[in-house]
Amino acid sequence: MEYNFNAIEKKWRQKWKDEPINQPSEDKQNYYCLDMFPYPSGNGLHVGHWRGYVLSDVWSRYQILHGKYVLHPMGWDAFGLPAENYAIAQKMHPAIATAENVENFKRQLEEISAIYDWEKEINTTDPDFYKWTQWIFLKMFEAGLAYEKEMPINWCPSCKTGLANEEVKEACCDRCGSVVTKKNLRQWMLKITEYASRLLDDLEDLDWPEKVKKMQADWIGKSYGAEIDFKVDGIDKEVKVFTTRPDTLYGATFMVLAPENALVDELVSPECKEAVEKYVFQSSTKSSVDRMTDKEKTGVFLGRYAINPLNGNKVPIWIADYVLNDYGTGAIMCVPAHDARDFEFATKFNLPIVQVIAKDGAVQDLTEAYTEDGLMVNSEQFNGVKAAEAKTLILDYLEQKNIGKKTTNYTLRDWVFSRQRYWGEPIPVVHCECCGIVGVKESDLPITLPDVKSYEPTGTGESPLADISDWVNTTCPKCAGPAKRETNTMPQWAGSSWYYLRYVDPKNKEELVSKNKMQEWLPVDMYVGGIEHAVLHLLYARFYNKFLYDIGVVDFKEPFTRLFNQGMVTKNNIKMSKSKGNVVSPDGLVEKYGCDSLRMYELFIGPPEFDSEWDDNGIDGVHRFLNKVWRLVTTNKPIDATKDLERVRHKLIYDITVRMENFSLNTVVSGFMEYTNKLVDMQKRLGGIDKETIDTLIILLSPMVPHISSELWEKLGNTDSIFDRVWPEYDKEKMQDDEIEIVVQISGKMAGKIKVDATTEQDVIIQKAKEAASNKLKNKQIVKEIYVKNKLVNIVAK
RNA sequence: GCCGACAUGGCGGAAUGGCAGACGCAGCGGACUCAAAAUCCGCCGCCCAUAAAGCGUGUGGGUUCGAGUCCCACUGUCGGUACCA
Repeated sequence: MEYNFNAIEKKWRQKWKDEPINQPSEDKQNYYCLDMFPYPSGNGLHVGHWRGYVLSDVWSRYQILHGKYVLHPMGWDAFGLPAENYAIAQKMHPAIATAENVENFKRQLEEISAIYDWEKEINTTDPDFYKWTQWIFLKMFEAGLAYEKEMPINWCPSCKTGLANEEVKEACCDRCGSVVTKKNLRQWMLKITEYASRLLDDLEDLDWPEKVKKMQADWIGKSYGAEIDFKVDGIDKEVKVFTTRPDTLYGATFMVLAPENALVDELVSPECKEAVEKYVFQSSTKSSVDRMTDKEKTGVFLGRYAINPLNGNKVPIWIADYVLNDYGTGAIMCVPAHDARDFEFATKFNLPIVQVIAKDGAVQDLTEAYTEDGLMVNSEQFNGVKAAEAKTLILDYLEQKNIGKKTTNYTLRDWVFSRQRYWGEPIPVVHCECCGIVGVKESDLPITLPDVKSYEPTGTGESPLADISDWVNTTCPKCAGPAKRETNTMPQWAGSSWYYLRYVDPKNKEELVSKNKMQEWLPVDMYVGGIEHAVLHLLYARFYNKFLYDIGVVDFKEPFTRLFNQGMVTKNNIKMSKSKGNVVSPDGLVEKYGCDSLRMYELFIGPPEFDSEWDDNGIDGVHRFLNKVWRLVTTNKPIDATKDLERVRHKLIYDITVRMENFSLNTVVSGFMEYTNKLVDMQKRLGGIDKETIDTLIILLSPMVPHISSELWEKLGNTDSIFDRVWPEYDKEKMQDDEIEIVVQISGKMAGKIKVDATTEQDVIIQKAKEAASNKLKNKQIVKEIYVKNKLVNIVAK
């Protein structure tokens, strides 16, 4: 008989609505388990979304069984480019499209039966929410962390609009196919670089995957080096470079500036001007990724020379797009003998290569850059010194002569925080003719998005808000004179950088979050989300948190104590997305197999931290398994526990608990299958299973498959909720087998197995192993005997 | 390019340095059935008539009594690369 999952799941879902299983009480500790909230796209949820949400829900229920009161909220990251583009495509207002999508998402999310507390639902596009997004910006502005700057953006000359990198495909506009160029526009920036060292240092104590910490550390990219001034030959100019290798300064035989470097115009010689301008334009059409990945180095000579400050040599100045304007000073000194990229460039353009570090001080014919350690050569008074020492010596010398100074440099750049778009939080400042840029009054927040006839890009590069003169024209909060509102909006990141704080106090009108609630719940105990957010979102959220710490809003330095990144669900080995046409919807699967089966299958498809390939067929396996559990329990006639049954029970608890703690949920599922098979077998043999073992199995199953577990729990005559029980404990001693199996190896090769009593002494076991393998040991001399306790004997023989 | 990861049967995957392929899907054979579904039993890496033997965890080296696992060098795939989030 198949169990009736439809009726059971409907019944329990209703029951949990009436009487939530997750209730506060005085003796319970709070636990905050958070999902990265979704962007409610028009395509609805797919089985890839489910994976993360099931994972966090299983973890939340697991905490409930450990006596915790769990906060497990859900909300919507609904501002941003995709929502706006979807709305434009559907020819409807983004607010209406978003509301519809949210409704659909919510309906689909209910099918998961997660313990979401919908009372705490938030939406980044809700003025009551974005009031605080704007408030934070205002505080950053007051603190001098928000500033304006001209920055290049992708520009489609045909659509006359700025484009996101996402909208640029192979250097062409995704909408019309024209070649995309760069255009300088006034942008709002956030000084995240001011927090660089704290963002780096505080990584250390986080209980996060090491790979994510590493990625963030590399992204911040702290490096020690020097800024060195090169005088330009013949004119009164200097070029400042940043280098991590001041020790190689004698080998600097040319310089390269980024094509966007402001000095290019000042330095270029008249005869080279045309070629340089052409090159600058060409590189402006390339994306930064393309610039990095281009196989062949390109560049042009500026027609000007600089003076190497140590040896006085004239070195040519070039521009090339492998140098980035926003890292260091946007200019480098090139030492082809000791840097692979410089070597390639020098070889291609026939520039001199001078070795200044050599193994044992012996100059070689270089066929590639020499990046090993060695002794200094061709470096005047530093010759013969170890390169590592020369680094310090040369640095000191440069500082003494006032031509360079020690610097710490970060790869991290300030954050471009404005968008020339409609669907985002208005930036809460005004531009006043007398007072300049002035933040709006706190009491005027939120600055709401006005209704607008056309929310499509304007064609001027400005936000559509710029066209609404009623809204734009306002008065200055400082002098009450005429002023114009800022028409740029914030990026989607703005809301997602602090939303985790708001869930604990979502309806507070007075404060972003009350002190009480903050101390009760925060920081987040467990944060679950996709690995694709390893750097940007998680770094931005950490930055926001640190700022809010500095102004006293929160009293903790890091927002997410523990982090788990789940892998993607792929179909045909590519990420599920509507544009790829490989989306699998959970709706039909829930109907056919039930929520419990789908929940369990989502976990079974593979290790949660890695990508897994989706296969609809596989769900049959877990569905059969749940039927098997149903039969095992409903047909069971309890017997008294035997030693064997007790042993199986403790092993079961042990295996499931250890795997849960390691987040190895796919092997938790396979563990359940193995033990259930074993129990079915024992049930046949013994006539039944003892009550405690059956109870244990159901409690252990309940976080993953809450409906069927609750139903079986009730069928067994229990009147309390299974989630009021505690996670069972194991006793290692009671897991011990009487007889153990020992593997016998000859010189590391499998040669058989022996069974011995668990109490057998080592010598006896080795003796027995030799007897068992006597055939293979004939005519051989035993060199060594290795015994691994309770596991194997390896006899090394010649 | 840079940063991070991954690579094991037909497929998803399992394996604290110790029996490679647990568990499941698909497939094959059988039981039950008038039949089907459900269920149950058996087989299921390659080579091979069968067995034994041999081979086998992307490629090439190394460390070790013993390597899927550790080290070095490659190849391929995926994620991120700052305006998708």
